[in-house]
Amino acid sequence: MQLSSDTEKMILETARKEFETKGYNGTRMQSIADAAGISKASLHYYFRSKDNLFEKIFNDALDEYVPLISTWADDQLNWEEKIKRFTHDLVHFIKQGKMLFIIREVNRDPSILEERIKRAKAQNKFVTYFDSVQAEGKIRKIDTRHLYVLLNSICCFPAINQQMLQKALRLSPKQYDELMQSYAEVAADFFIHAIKKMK
Amino acid sequence: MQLSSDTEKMILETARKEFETKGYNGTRMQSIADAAGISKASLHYYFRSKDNLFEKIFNDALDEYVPLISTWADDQLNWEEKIKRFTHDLVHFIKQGKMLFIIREVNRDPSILEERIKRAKAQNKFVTYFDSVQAEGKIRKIDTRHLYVLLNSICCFPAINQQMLQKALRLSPKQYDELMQSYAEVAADFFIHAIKKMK
DNA sequence: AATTGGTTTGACCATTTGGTCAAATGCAAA
DNA sequence: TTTGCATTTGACCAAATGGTCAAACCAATT
Repeated sequence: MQLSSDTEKMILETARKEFETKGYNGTRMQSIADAAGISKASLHYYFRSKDNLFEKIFNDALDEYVPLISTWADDQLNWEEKIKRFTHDLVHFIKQGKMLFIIREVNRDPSILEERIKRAKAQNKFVTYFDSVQAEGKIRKIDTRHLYVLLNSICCFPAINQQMLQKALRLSPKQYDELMQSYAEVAADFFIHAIKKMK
Repeated sequence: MQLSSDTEKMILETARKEFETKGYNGTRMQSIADAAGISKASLHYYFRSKDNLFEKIFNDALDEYVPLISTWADDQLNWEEKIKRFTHDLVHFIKQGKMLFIIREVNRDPSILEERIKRAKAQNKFVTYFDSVQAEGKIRKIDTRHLYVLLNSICCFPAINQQMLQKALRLSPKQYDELMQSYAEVAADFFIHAIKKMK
């Protein structure tokens, strides 16, 4: 098996930007070729079809995302520290615009997740872990599935909805970015404060 | 000025569903016409162009959304009750899939918000209101702009990212829906708990 | 019945778009 | 230099798509 050539990598990188910003339906093979400085025929030489090219890019995005949200039991941090790490990592990942890309395309065609689902473990690791934290009486009573939703929400939404939040807060893109500098930390504290048992 | 005819309303309703589920780029004038049971030519008779039709539908969506998030000072509820009302209303609105629609299209073409921005008030009402709540010492110290982002996140994200959250939690669509029945209330409590000053 | 004006549509058009292919190009091995 | 193989591309194609238009349709008025 041959390693993917430089040209191939360059095309993937170019196409990724196009797909992430314009979505599958808004992206043209011609504009990918133009951006990559090659002919459309060459583009088809490396990746037979638009679907084929898109699939590779979408799967790469998932490969980055999934490990990020699946890691909960494999270190020695306490639950607060785990939350802080998770929040930090996810907020950073989301910043690149990959999350809106994933959500948009999954909604366009939910079947693109099917293959992944088969491979997935039977249990959600966050839920498993926080059920045990809850059993130890360290956090207050709350459905841990709700918790999972809440945690993902506060991490992902600010970047996904940047355009509107920014405008609602009357901030320039730069100002919004500055506000977001401290967001990951604030969000983690917010989350911990919301569920921690007070003495 | 004539009131819009029944046909016109019916087309708008049909087109709304198409645009909301498939997005601007994924929607075909022909499929709107088919779904409405009329010819493509008739569709163009009522709405000159795809852009024209889309603009009306997008603005209707914003007209529903904006008042929802702008109401903070005009009643006698205390801040916890206001949060509960807001969370309930927004979660319900989002459920219809309108929010992903808005986000998707704003990201496709940020300029579609420009007209609205000019009309907008200089101050964000949530921030103004919660700054005063904070000044009264009722909530703990936190940047109220972060609070605004956090509150919108927990209200909007669960419906926007339903597909993935549902799969991550290993739930069927029906089960996810059941989980979401109680979500608005849980989210409001979560939010209040996170910022309320403890005695 | 004839006229009028809004409504509806089949047929058609120009452009866009994903995809193909034979020919050309470059390049390393023989 | 020649052979062979991967790479690159201009030209081309078929289907899809937004949009147009003259003709047909239909209900109300004269």
